Amino acid sequence: MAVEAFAKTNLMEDIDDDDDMPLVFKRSSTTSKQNQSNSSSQKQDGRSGRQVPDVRSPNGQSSSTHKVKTAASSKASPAVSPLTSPKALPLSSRTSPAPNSRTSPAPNSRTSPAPNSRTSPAPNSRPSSSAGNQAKNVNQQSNIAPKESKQAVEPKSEPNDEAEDSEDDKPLSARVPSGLSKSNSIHANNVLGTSTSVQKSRPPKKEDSDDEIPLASRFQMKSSAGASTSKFSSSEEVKPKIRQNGLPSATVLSKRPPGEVKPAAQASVKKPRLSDASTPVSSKQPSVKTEKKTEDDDDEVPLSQRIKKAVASASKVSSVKKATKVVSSSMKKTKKKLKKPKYSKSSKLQPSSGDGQKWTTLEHNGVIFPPPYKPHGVKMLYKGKPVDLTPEQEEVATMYAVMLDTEYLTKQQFKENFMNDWRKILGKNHVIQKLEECDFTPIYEWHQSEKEKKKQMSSEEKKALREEKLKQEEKYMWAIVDGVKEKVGNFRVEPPGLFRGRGEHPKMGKLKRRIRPNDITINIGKGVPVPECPIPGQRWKEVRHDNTVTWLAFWNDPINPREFKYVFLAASSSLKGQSDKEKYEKARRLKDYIEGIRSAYTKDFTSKDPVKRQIAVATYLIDKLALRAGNEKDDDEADTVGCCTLKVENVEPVPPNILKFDFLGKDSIRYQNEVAVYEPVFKAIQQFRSGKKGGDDLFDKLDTSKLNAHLKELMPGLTAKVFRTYNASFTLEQQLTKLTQGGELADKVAVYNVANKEVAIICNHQRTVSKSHSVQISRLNEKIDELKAILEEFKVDLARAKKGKPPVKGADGKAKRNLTPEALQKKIDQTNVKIDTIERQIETKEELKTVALGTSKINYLDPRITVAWCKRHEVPIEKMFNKSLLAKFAWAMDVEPSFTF
DNA sequence: AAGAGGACTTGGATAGAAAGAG
DNA sequence: CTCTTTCTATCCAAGTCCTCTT
Repeated sequence: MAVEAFAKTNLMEDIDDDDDMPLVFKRSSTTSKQNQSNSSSQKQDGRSGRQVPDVRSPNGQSSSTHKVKTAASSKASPAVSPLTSPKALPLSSRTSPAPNSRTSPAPNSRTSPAPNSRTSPAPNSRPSSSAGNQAKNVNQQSNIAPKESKQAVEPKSEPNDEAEDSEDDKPLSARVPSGLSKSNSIHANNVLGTSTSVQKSRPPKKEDSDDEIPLASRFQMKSSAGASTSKFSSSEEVKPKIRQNGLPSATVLSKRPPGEVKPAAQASVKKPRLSDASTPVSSKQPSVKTEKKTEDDDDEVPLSQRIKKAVASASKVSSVKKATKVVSSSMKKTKKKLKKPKYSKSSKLQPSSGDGQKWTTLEHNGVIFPPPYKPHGVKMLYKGKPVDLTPEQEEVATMYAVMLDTEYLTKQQFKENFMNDWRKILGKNHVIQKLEECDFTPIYEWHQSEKEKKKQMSSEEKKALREEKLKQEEKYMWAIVDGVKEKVGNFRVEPPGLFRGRGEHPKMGKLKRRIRPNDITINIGKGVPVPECPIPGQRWKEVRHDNTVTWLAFWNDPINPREFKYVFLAASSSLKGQSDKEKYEKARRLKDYIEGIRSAYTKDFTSKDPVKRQIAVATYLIDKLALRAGNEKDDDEADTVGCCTLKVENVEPVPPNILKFDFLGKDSIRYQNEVAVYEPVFKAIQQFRSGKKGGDDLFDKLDTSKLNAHLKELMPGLTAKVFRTYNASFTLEQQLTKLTQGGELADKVAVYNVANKEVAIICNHQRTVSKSHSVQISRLNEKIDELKAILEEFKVDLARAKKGKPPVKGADGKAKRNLTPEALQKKIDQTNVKIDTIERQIETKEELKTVALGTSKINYLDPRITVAWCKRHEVPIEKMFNKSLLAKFAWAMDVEPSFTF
């Protein structure tokens, strides 16, 4: 009940408000947000994003489409609503966010845009991790902010009406978002009071300075502070974030947001594993795994066949490349490829059979090893003097020297780990004792010059080299699975090097030793020749014939001997395609359960059983925010979290009903977001936090296995990650439906990219701002300035021409041709168009500078949604999918244009 | 119930190739 | 055609989730 109440209320409110507001929060643009916020401060939250209107429509759709039914909706709606609305919003909001550029863009942003700030911050410029980190941090901030924005957006969740119907269908995230808006409304209702008080307990973060605070949050804060109800006021606040990088708060920057120090408590201690069984045990031959069912199969045709066809058609298409072709036509399974006629095609196995068997016959040639080390003889200096090193010692020194210009070398941990491992190779009594006395620059410079030489080679030489390499690798590139020739993914054994962990990885800098044949276990069909060991005198560690697994080979990771590095087939293989399809079918199936799941967890928000309450809230966060499950991690890994491992300090309740998230997720990518949630959720979070320290687990009675066990009771095969897939694909389809309006091909492509961007933001797929970003932006701004100058001159000439006067002289002092006023007007119009184009370019660039679109396209968006959309709107599929994506998604190419997720 | 072990998916960075802009 | 900018393909780290033991 309660739920419903809010939902509705929220929705309504949200909507209204929202509509007004722009989406405040988008992540990307913190700044942008500001803008928005200003204008319609209130709504900001989700609303803007939500574009309520749209949302609604969607809802409508959805509702119609699915089931949603009223009744259900009413009930479910509460939960639903939140979710649903959000999505819609997000997009819009986000877009808007781009704030800087867009909104007020031109002027300000342009000049020395914000971007710089970010970039600059990253002073270090380290390439790799550290640099990356910083950069990231920076980005993060920005990113974060954006995200926040998104979230904020979410609140819109309740789009109200729509919420009901469709919302169910919609991913939570979408819905929820409304939260903020909601929140506004909500707290208006009641939430406020209670919640606020609670919060205080939270600890730690140091947000004192606003800087640290994420933009999004700031907004919220403000809003809350000031007019509780709504909006944030100024955009300015947002900006602060940017500041970060640098200066002020170093802390801020760091990836790990929360306290740098990890409270002992938090450090979850994992148990040290005693022995590392370095050697895998083995043979499990027939352990059959039952699970796999072939669920899908929409098609009657065996996958393998289908795939082939698809591939064929796809490849063909691509080759053809004509834009003309509309996907649909091309897709039609035209002929098969001729390309390699080789395989025999037995196509026997279809999709995974129930018993866990993955293949019947398997042939391949093993793996290829990197060439042995070639000593270069360049001497590094120790205390200013050249040192003689053995080839082995030199090899390791070179690994380090090559990283001189990366951020890794600024990290103490990296240097220590490196020195410890290098010392083992140098020997105890080597002259080299201290890293600080080492000067690797001679080697670094040698390396740079080698790179330069390579770059200077003529294109013929390069081509010859490439072909030479290809020739050597050709035999390793393919495997024959059940008679079908399939590409192998990573047939090259990883070369030795220094471990580059992400974030603050405790093992960064350790030597990753060379892998030899006797480290490698080969998996191959019985009765076929075992690949010959490519290194004379050595042999494989083991040869297995396990058809219940898909790997062709593996070795133990030298950095963490308990883990393995596998050689699998490429993404284009039918084995991968099959499981990919199963993944999407499962996510699609979630649509039928989502409503029930949401109403169930909504009910449990207030359960007396603390375990149930935590499961309910965790599920809600995963559903609404697309968080990852959050498995436990060991101490020898970077300290990152997911939903189940969130710490108290990662989630800050801000009164009326806003939750501020700030944590490092996978790959130490920072997640910052502020989301309005239902009051029961807000209260539950406060309760989970009470009495704990910042580093304590927020969900102390939960872990991923308990959570997933619970989810499985709700739907067969359901796990936390399915929500991410569902959320992403659902959002894509919804956005495409909402935004597609015909127009030119380029417009449709742009719509798709906007939809894609929304998904990327929801999933928090970030990238570091490229080094050249600010340069690129300023170049574009210069262009605009030039065009504006020209424009002004035309205007002057036009005014003069109207009076019959000749044009003013050009900058070069030469007289210009006399033009008629009409001709001048035309020039003015053309120039304006050019300026607009560049301005739009800048906006897009700014918006996407921290957003990575690729990850969601590769892993989260059901390709059938894209293919069907392309067919419906006559967009060539090659516009959306590149060659490797076409190959990977061969299984999806023949869907009906009417396909819906 | 907790771990260990194992298999497979997801992710950001980057180097090199291709496509554009001037 | 040359210099950028954008796109791809790779690389390999870092998650998720399942199963089997203890």
